[in-house]
Amino acid sequence: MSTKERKEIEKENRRKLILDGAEQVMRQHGLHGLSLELIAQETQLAKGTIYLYFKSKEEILSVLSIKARILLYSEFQKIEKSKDTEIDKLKAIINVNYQFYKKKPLNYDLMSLYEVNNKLTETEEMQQSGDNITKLIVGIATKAQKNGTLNPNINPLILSMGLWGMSVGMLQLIKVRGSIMKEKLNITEKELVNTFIEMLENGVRK
Amino acid sequence: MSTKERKEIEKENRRKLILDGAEQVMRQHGLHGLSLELIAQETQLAKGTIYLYFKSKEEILSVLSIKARILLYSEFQKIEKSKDTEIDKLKAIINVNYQFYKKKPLNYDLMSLYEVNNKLTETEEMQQSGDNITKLIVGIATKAQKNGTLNPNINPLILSMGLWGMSVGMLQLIKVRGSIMKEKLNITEKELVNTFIEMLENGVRK
Amino acid sequence: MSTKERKEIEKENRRKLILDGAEQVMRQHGLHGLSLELIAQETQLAKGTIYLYFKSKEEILSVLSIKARILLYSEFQKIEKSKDTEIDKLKAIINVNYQFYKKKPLNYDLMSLYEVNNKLTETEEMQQSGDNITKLIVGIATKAQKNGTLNPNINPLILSMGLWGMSVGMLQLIKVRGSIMKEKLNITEKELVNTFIEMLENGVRK
Amino acid sequence: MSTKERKEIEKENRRKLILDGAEQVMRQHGLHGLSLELIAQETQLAKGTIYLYFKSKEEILSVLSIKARILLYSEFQKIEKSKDTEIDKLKAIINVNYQFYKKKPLNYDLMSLYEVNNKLTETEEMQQSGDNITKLIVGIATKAQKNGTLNPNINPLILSMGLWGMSVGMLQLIKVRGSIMKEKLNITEKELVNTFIEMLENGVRK
DNA sequence: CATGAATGAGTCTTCATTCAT
DNA sequence: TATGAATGAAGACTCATTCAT
Repeated sequence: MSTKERKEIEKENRRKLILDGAEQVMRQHGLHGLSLELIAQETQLAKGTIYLYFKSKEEILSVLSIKARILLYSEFQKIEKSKDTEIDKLKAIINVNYQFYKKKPLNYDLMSLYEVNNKLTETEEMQQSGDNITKLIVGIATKAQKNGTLNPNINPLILSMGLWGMSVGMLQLIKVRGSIMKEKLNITEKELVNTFIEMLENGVRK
Repeated sequence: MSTKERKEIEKENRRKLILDGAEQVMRQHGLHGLSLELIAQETQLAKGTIYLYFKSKEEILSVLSIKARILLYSEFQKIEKSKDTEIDKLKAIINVNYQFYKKKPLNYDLMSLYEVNNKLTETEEMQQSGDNITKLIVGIATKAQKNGTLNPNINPLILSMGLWGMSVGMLQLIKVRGSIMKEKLNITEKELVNTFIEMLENGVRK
Repeated sequence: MSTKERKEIEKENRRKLILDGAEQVMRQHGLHGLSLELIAQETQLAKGTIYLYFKSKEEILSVLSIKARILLYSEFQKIEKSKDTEIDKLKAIINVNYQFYKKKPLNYDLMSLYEVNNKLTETEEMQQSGDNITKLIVGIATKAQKNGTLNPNINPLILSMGLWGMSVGMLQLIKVRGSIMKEKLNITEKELVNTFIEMLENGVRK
Repeated sequence: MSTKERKEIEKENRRKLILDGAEQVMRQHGLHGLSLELIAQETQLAKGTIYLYFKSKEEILSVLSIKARILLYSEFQKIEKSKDTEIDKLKAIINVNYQFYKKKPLNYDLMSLYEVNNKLTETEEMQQSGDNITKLIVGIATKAQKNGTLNPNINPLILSMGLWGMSVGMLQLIKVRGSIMKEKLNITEKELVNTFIEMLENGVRK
């Protein structure tokens, strides 16, 4: 029994090793530069060994993208549990999303990848991880409407989806135009994020 | 001189032929299904010939993504020239962006592709095409502030970038979650877009 | 000594277990679908363990093909011991061969496999198992000649080999063209076998 | 036009080069030892080049097996056109089959391969090439019955299939046991073939 | 004895790019 | 200019066999 458990842990460690290797490769070669050859090199494992832990390259990507979502979700949960007002929580979501992108750009890209790449068949688990985030935001919005702090005319579901979509768009913008904005337009990312949050606040408050 | 011009035109025609072929291939085989083999088939040209007009597959993609931006830009110009109020123009931008995505999904994807794919080195021209859109929105926003219809505290530059980013995010959301929203959550795309526009209006109006 | 014997038996049991597992795998995945991975799964043994009992995958196949021969041989022995006339025994051989193929297609294929696959080096034992069958038929033929029921001009050795070869060919035909013969040509397997036996009878009788 | 034709010929030559290379590889490494790597080496072509002429390894095998059949078929046609009696023609078929096997063992194996290997999807063309041989034999048999030289009770279709099957079986026997027969049993292949033909003759003659 | 994780050579196939004609 | 045959590196994946525990 104990042996079995140890084996299980060992296996999980190997999986983590491979996943970490894959992330490292992506950090160096970009999302599309991921290859089993490189993962093998990075992890010092044989190519065949990797297939003992993941049945395909696709599975590796899939797991990484779920991991990324879960990571972000856990950040959002911290917000939910905080003592802020609901409106502030909604604002925080945008901010946390931004922070996540700044600190873990690869994870952020992985989340997007799976949304864009239609080859990645969406598993139940992946759906789940996406839905959880939606539910969390809807919960906050609903409370805010009960509080009377949020415009009651806005469907909380739509709000949460809109919020999420806006957030994604903003980050894509920063990602692509971030450096130019700073250099040519003299706009800092922070300014952009804050204005964005402010706009949203005005837009949704009662 | 005249001969030179004719040659130039001839060359431009060939380039267009190839670009059209590439788009056609993508329409049938998806963005990632694009290959020189297929472009050659579609255009009835030899593979080698294509390399006389474009130095790589990457260049073709790059040009197509610029074209897509320019196309969208021209749609935005129509808005600018209309007789609507400035606020309505800003709202129209979101709408037009949505319409563009619905009518020309390939063009829309091409725009995103270059933003996501880090292999596509961004040319000066591509920058330009992005900047034009920004300038156009900034122009509208500035007028609106002079009109007194737009909140004067918002930097027009930031507003325009935010507007753009939000728009992109919303569409990405619709693209990825559109069918689920309809089926499971009973939210139509139209509803989402309208709520979105409304939120924005509340958020930016004076 | 007794311990040694027990060990020997134990070892033989394991070998049988593995062989049975391999056959089972082949029944499910086809001859070429056999892999050590699957044998291990089927037998609940570790892959390494299998190598304690067989030095290679090839050996497993080789033994299985011998087993198949021996099985068929035992069927032939039943004929030999029956009270039929010698001519009827010869005819029965063809029939039994056919029955064997119908009832144990895998065994039949295994016999062929080793004949076609030149990677399988033929062991002394495999030779032996083939020779036994020949000897048996020769015995019957010789008796028949003494009886005066078989054409004395035919070398019994050649007859037996010819008989065997014909039988094999006929079955290969049925295997490959069986369904087509039924559907397109309206010939049943039974008809073919019977005509075949009849032809042979006419051909060899005195 | 002339250019097009030359191209066509050139292409056919390349295909032939590859097919010949594949046969050569098989001669050295066995049927199952065929790999694109080796074909490339043998033909001095790049691996990719081979795919310009055949869409898969399977296609190469398929074409080779058809070629083998056609080759044998053309031998049979020579018999048909000869001035022998019909019975002699039937006997000749067995002999020619034997000669074919002796002179072109690889071709012979290729014919069998496609019959055994269920991965090779049987194309219309492959069926055809098999059917032609059947038809040819049936034609001879039917004539022989009209002549009154062949037993009228035997269905010509069954006869031809039986003849073919027997022939195959005999050759398989020679292939596997040929050398042993010579060494241990003192039976030459020729003797076996002749006895076989004789047996058949007695069996089918009126 | 038994295990099963690890190996890595080997498989087929694709495709952007080049270059002789 | 135009061609398209040829290239060959790169890709994902398989599997018989070994060996440390």
